[in-house]
This record gives sequence, structure tokens and C-alpha cells, in this order.
Amino acid sequence: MLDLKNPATQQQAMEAFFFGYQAFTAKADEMLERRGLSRVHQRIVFFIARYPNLSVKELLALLGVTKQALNIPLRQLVEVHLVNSVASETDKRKRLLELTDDGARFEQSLRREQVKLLERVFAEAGETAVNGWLAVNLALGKTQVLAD
Amino acid sequence: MLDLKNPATQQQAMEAFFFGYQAFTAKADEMLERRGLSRVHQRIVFFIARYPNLSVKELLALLGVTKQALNIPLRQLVEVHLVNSVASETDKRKRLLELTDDGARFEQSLRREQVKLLERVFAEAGETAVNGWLAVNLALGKTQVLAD
DNA sequence: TAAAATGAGTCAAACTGGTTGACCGAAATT
DNA sequence: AATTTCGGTCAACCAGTTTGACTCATTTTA
Repeated sequence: MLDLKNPATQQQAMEAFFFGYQAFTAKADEMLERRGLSRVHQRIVFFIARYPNLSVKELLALLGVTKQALNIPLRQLVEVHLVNSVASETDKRKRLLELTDDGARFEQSLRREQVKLLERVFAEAGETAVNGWLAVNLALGKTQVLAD
Repeated sequence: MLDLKNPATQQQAMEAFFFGYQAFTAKADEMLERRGLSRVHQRIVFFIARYPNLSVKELLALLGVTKQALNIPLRQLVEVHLVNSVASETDKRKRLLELTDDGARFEQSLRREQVKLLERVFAEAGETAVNGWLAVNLALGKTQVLAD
């Protein structure tokens, strides 16, 4: 077991997390930059893919930004027909977000690159490690939700 | 093994990483904000604690920013006597960075909060999961270093 | 049914954290 | 002696974000 009483071990774990996350996001950032898009664009299409027909408010909560920060990139995605924003049947104030066919392809292409990185790393680290990695990340994420 | 061929599994893994990292950094961000400091300040003291007497150039490489971006927060840390910048004996162009006693206490207090979160999560996830989590993060980090 | 609240969107001003580029001075290397 | 390296600084600028104020349509409520 990792001895978290040991400062050097603490530092190693934190450093690994820092560089690990950085490596993971670097790949996508690079791809996005080539298309003149930002991380927010990716997150938007990612969450719409994951939770189809979510509302703008729900998306804001997932992203953890203000609506002003979301406004421009989301509008752009709608303008270039990657995202559809359709009024809800049950509550016409709400706009439900969904990916267009193009949008779905775009989101997949972004995701594929990151998955390729994960696959490489997973192959190296092995099944047990991967399950543990996911379990810890999920547990960490849960604390977040509770904190909000 | 996580089936990375399955889009839903891909999305789950990516989302867990996203929220996990966010939860991990949120605690420290909050503490830093109270003291009027930023993440860069934390990273600086973190890396100085991890690699005492590292040079400015080495620190820049670890942080992955320009020297202009490092300049102001580092200067601030020196001004408030959390960091000492001392000319190297062997090469007087280099300034070697070290934490003052206050700086060491400050870095520890930041780290302790993050470690508390890790401990809670580790207790929940168990030893095997934790080792796996670390192994995958380390493997991810390694890809980064190679890419640079 | 009138008043209040909610969801979405927009404009403007400001701030943060970063960038590129141009320098400088001291010290080391060639 | 010339060049390179290390650290530092100034300036302009840029992206992404925030806060705040406001509108409009719709839904909820009192």
C-alpha cells in the first residue's frame, strides 16, 4: 500500500497525477488547436455525447463555468452545425442539446485520440492497474459532487 | 479489463479522470485563494519541496511555462520569504531555489489537505486500486516526458 | 390572474494567467 | 575576445474567464 504518511510518497503521488493529467489533456489540446477550437468546445461536445438532450443549465453545472463563458463556444458549435439546440417539449424555456451527425463524428474523433493514449498506457500497466485507476478517479469525483 | 472498444466505457473513464482531477485540485485552489495566491504559487513550492535546490531553468521545464509566466509569482514568493533564491557555488549564473522554514510549512499545509482527500479515497478504494491508480498515472506521465 | 421565479441569451467591463518578443547583465564556455 | 547561457525584466497582447446588468419567453406561485 502507498504509505501516505511518507511525505516523499505523497509528493510522488501528487506529481504523477499532475503529469498524468497533463499528458492526457495535452493530446486533445493539440488536436483542438489544429482546428481552431478550445478545450471548452471539446468538453461541450463530450458532455452532450455522454448525456444527450441535457439542458444548458445542466451542461453549465457539469462544466463548472458561468453561462457567459459557455455562451460563445456553444453558439459557435451550433452555428457550424455540430450541435443542435432544441426547445424542450415539456418546458419551452429549456433548450435541449444534442449532437448533429457531424457533431457526433467530431466528438468521436477527439475521443479516439485520447483513448489511443489510454490504450497504450493500459496495455503497459495491466488490467488490475486500470481498474484501480478508474475506481480511484470515480471515488475522487464523487467527493466533488458532494462538495457542491 | 476496461473495454475501451465500448464508447460508453471510454466516456466513463474520461469523465472520471476529468472530475477526479478537478476534485483533487479544488481543495488546494480554495486554500490558495484565501491567501491571495494562485495555482502557480503552489506548483512552485511543490516542486521546490520535491526537488530542493533546483534551478530556475529546471523549474520552468517542470512547470511547462515561459520564464515570464514564472517570473511574477516566483518573485512574490521570494518577497514574502517563502522561497530563497541563492546563487549556485559552482555556476554563479544559476539561482538555486529552496523553501524557507515558512515556505516548507506552507507547502506542507497545502499538501496535507490534498493528501487527506487521497487518504479518504484510498481507504474506500483499497490497496490494489491505489497501486493501479499510481501506476497508470506514472505511465501517462512518462508519455508526456517523451513527447517533449 | 397578476406577480415572481426560472431558463436562456446577450452586452460590457474587468481580471487572470498566459503568450511572444526584445532586451540587459553577469557568468561561463568556446 | 566572442559567443552562449542563465536569470530577470519590460511591453504588448491574447484567451478564457469572471461579475454585473439587462432582456425575453415561459412556468410557477401566491
